Amino acid sequence: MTEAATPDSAPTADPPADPAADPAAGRAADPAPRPRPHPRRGRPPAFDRDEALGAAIRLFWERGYEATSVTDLTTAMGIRPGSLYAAFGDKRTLFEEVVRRYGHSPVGAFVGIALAEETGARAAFARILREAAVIYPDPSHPAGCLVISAATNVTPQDAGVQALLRDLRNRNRQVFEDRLLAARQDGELPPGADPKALAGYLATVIQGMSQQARDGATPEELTRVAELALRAWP
Amino acid sequence: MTEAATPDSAPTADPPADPAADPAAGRAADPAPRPRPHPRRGRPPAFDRDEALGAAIRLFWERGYEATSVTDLTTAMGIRPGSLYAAFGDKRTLFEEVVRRYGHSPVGAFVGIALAEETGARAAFARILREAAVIYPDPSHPAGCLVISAATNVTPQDAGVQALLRDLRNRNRQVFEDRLLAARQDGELPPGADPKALAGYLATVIQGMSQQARDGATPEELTRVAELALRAWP
DNA sequence: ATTATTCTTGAGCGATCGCTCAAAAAAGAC
DNA sequence: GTCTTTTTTGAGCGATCGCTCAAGAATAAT
Repeated sequence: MTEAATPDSAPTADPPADPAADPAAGRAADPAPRPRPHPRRGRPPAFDRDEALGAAIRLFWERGYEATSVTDLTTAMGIRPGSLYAAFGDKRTLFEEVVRRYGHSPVGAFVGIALAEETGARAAFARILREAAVIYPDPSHPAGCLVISAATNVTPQDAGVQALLRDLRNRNRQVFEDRLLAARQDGELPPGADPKALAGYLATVIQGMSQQARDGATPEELTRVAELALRAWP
Repeated sequence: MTEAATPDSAPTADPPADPAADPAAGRAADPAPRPRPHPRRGRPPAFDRDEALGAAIRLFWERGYEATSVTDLTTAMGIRPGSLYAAFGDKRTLFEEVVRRYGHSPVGAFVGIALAEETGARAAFARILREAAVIYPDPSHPAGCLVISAATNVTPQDAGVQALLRDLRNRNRQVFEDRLLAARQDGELPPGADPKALAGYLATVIQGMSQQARDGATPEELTRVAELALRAWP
């Protein structure tokens, strides 16, 4: 779903893959289009780059990668194709930036934040499930998680986009497992607990909740799902 | 995922929507293209309709509705566009027939079969989760459930296809709820149990398992997920 | 003013999309 | 054989796909 706050990985889905994941880093970006302070040459851009990127996020989030055309994007962003390609590169590169920024947004970061702020593993995952139940169906943005649902149906030529999100999801599951392994070593989980299986179970529930939210489930319904899911905790 | 055997609905995903859902019915099909016994006129078809439909199922199952082009279909089916349109109508109609037949296939029907064969609700859902853990990642067919994942990313013009599968999923969730409500009335579930919440939870886990299977989870991993999920049973 | 630099604009590229159709081919009916 | 019916075939329709590019417009530097 989201992105991790402190380390740079989130559970089940998010964009901590690259540097620039945490804002604390000192070395200023050289890959990212750095926002120069004042001195600009030439004609100034006629659109707000962040606003345009936000419009792209919403579109990709709602429809997915291939179902969103460049015409859809330029219309929603209020710019012409030339401006889009000059500012963001091609469609694939724009999508990668969308995924990266989604991971830094509240919806894309809540998992990592919970893992960073909660000391207990049980408290962290309980918070994650309960927050997902409210965040995923929130009508202020498209339902569910972009990392989970934006590249499910793709042609072979866009298999790379599918792999990008799949790797993010699997990396997040690994973050779950690492956290649960540490919890078992700390004695929070019983010695017989299976961190790998529990991580898979939690990732399964979260991904299922994203799907349910997209199918119209309400925060109340998903909250009851979250409470039921937590009963399986060892 | 699948289709229901006895009534005509399955949990979380399947095609029991139309008549022809259960094989027990006596009235022979009038909407379905009936296979006439012997006497045929004109040039005989040069391809096996069932085999061609099977190829279409695999393609839609693997890539989804929009990511599968008519050219992909005709290539895999070994026929030319004209034959496809003559035999199956347009792409949308072909997809509807694919969904219908998927629901009658083993992978698309195991949920309904378990619900029909198991007398106890707990036994039925335990069997469903355990079978899903083995069936979803089975390499003899595309991973996961077609009804869950074949129409996630669609353009607005194909919203109808998305709605078709969403309705199927939600109808299956309702079948779960009905079954659990009956179980509570029979005393199998405690009076305090919440059939609606439990149905949502089970649908969530199943849909999550389909996604996990698509992301590469093994039968062993998914079986452990299923066992963990069953610990939440009231 | 003139020049240099950056961005916007609108036309349009080749490729693919779902789909159609006249003509040819293969069967039974006569 | 000839006629009728059904299917196959291959060309190709209009629309959309992601993307490019020369020309013009708007700014800072000189």
